[in-house]
Amino acid sequence: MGSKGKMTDYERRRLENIQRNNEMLAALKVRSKLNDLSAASAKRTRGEIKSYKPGSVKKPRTETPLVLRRSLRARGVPPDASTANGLDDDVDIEKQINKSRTMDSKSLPNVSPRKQGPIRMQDSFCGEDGLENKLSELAKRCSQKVLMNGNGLISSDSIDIIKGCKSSKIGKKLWGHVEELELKPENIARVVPGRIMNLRFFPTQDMQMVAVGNKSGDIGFWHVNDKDEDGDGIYLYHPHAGPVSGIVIDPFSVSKMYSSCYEGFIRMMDVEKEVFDMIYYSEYCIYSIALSAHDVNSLYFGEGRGGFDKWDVRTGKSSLSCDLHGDRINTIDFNSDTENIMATSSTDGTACIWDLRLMKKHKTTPLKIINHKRAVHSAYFAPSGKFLATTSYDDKVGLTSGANYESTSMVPHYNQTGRWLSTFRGIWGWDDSSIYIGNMKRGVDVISVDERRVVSTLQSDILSAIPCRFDPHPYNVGVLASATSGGQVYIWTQP
DNA sequence: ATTGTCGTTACAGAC
DNA sequence: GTCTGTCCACGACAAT
Repeated sequence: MGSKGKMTDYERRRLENIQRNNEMLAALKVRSKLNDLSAASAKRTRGEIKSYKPGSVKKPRTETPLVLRRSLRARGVPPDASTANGLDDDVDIEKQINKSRTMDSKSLPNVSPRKQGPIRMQDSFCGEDGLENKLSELAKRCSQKVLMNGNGLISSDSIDIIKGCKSSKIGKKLWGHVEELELKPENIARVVPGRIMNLRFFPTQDMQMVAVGNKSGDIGFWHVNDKDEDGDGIYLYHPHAGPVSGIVIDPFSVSKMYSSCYEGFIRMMDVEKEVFDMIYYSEYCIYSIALSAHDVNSLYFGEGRGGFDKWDVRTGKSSLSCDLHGDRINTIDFNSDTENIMATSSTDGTACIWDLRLMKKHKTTPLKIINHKRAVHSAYFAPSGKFLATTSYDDKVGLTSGANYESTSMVPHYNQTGRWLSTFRGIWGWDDSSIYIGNMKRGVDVISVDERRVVSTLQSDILSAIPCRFDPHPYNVGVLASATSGGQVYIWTQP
């Protein structure tokens, strides 16, 4: 820790960023308002679940016979020998996309997401025709208005909680009524078509906005209803050509939302320029992406079969590239308490804890290896950094603790999600007391860290599918978003 | 040692 | 309510 001392500059910068965030949110809020207008004509019956563009949706582009680019790294071919083949792959994919476009051009966005360089947001917008321009114009105007007012700093108490994304207190219980989370009908929406791979709350307190990535390259945004608003507030974009493997948002600057995709792109949504900018392009599949609160100018991501990269966003250059695992890296997470400590989970059956300072191009030794019997789908540090929770296909949730993470205990949990669901990942809530994870019987299991077992299951009559992926709200304790393979998002709240 | 195929599983949409 | 198409996770096993 010890961050209190050097806080002055840091604090100021953060406050500035928070203000900027509020401005952008206000801009997005206008989009939401505008959608209300279109929703009026959509004749949504009362009580029906909110959805992206009911009835008027341009057909999801899932029919595209997209051939995922083959990872040379995944094939064990050294990157050096890859150039020629990689180009061939490119041509093939472009052909595939073009072919399908001529077959049914109306069902596709105006721009092929496989195109390198920025994609204009309006071109990848999947709402009604004519709406996309209005949205942008209004967003800009509103953004300026808020600039003049300059309101909306959040309380210092909240800042404490937010610090470093989720670091907060050292294992202190923030909240003890986990099992009382409830689901309200207005907190349900179908945000994207098809299977959700990833969801993320925008790190803002006043307003709840979720970004959702699905299997077919769509990213949907849902502005969860305020009291004074009754529209759907759902916006669907198509910035990627394959499964969206990760979404991360700079905790200090909401306008920087990065998304990664299996077909090798990392993009950043830039609301000012109204584009999904291309940050990085790879020959390999990108399976995971992460940001460290200690260094928001670096993107960390898992590439191909076990590859790991650190990318400097400002210089646009790789600052580290190495092989950490024998198979795809499913998650990357940082210890919010101890800088430079990172955890990865991999399909090779292990989760590893690393010291970034000891990373080398060849043969980096992990500080700790947690062994599972099957693929490990996630490895996340507790808010305090004292525990690591690993979730594996071997039907175990591992809890690793100790000064040097020397002891691991395995909590049984059924994780056979099969082919149609996104794999389960046990996530931490707002303190070190519990872990949330999907349950095949349409619920959310709560694992008590103290008791090392499932102590309760959140259930609801209006939860009509299995929640696979989760995100706890980074500011609002007790607000938990869950996502299903049918494109729905359910937001649990405290009564 | 690598590549291919198949079985498993849940959900939406069409009837 | 029932049936069908989905189809990029993974492991087991067969085929190269």
